[in-house]
Amino acid sequence: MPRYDGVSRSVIKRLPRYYRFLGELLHKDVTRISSRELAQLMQLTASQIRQDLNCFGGFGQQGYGYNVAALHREIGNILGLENATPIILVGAGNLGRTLARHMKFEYDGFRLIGIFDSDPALVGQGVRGLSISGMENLADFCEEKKPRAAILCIPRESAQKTVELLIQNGIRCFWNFTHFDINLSFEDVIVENVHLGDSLMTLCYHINAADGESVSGA
Amino acid sequence: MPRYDGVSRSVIKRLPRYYRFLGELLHKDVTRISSRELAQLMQLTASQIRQDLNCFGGFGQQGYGYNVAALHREIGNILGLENATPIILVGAGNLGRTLARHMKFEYDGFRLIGIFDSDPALVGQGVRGLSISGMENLADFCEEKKPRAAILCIPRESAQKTVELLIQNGIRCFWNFTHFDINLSFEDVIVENVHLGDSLMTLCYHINAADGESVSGA
DNA sequence: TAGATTGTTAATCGATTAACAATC
DNA sequence: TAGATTGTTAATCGATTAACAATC
Repeated sequence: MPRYDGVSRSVIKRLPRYYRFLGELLHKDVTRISSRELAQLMQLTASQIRQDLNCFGGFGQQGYGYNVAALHREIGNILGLENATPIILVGAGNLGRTLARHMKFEYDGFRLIGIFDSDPALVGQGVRGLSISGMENLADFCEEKKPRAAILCIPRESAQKTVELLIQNGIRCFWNFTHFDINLSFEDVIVENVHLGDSLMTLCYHINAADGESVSGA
Repeated sequence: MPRYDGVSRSVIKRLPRYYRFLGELLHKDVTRISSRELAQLMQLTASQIRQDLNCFGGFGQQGYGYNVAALHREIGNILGLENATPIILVGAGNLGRTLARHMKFEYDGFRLIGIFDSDPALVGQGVRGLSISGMENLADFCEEKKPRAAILCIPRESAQKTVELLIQNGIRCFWNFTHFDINLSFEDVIVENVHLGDSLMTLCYHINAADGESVSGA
């Protein structure tokens, strides 16, 4: 397994976007692309692209550019997409069920292997070929199936307790849709937060800032 | 309406998080807080907090700190949350309907006033007190109700065409859940992207990077 | 070979942190 | 008043951009 020390968070955050654009080029049967062309397409600088890619190794060829298929594959490997990390969904309310149905987990490097909820009304219901289990089955399930990560779609109030339980059962990686700050309460966890509310508020700011501008000229 | 020129994107992205933490403090009846205490709570530096807040004005008092209620209100104003910007949902599939049901739009500065979908099977269905309309009603609706923004939950293939239509009808602000890069195709648009797939891939990277580390020591 | 384009080093730019005088 | 903590300027750090020698 490759390891890339000291690659900055900013670079890593850009990798999925590279992967997406290269996938599209591949789909359009483009075989080679220069950093200059790709930069134009993605609205980045060619420098940044070369700098980013060279964090992981020299994937290009002088005078030629980059082979689209090879680069696409490389970035997929860097992201670890082929590993199909086993993940469970915790909280099968509206949002949870929608994510289970909507996400292409296989494409994004995961395999959804279990769904849990504390609400008896939901237990037994089928989602994407999986049956929702009660929380009391979590320990046994983890013992047997060893999920590596969890999607958190639970109410904020039960977050602390639920994360504690998950950590006890060997899960330290979280795709977190709650407003609970996991890394403030637990150490050595890997957390990717999706704060939909924050995102919407940011949009709100930009809309209102734009209004302010037009009023005062600029 | 206040206008803050040249406030950096990094600062703006942090505002919703400040707002959240201050809301919680308020809820716990904390009346005053120093930048040092807030920094500890949020795992930031006190310097950064003071620097961030002073982009918008001096909300603190030397020797005392910040009044929680006042600061909370100020940040809400900066974000423009009280404006209740009228927004419509375009694409009422699984994800769209869940967002309509799940988001606290009022809390985040918006008011959901319409839902549209091209699928006749969905038209007429009720979501959160709104009835899903066909796309053919969009023009009239916009004329009358003047929505300012749109939530995009449509398939990638129809994104270009749909955004074009929305722009024709006076909507230039988007909360975008598709993989279509709006700002690469249209100018003077305000876009907030939510790339759930990218987020999941980033989590994938960190999980696999952690595995690599434990193998080789460090 | 000549032209193109990379990989990489150096320069610039912006964001974060530290320091401290102002002041409540 | 003395102590605390801000607002703000200066110093540091990191990320982006530019430049260019290496090389396909």
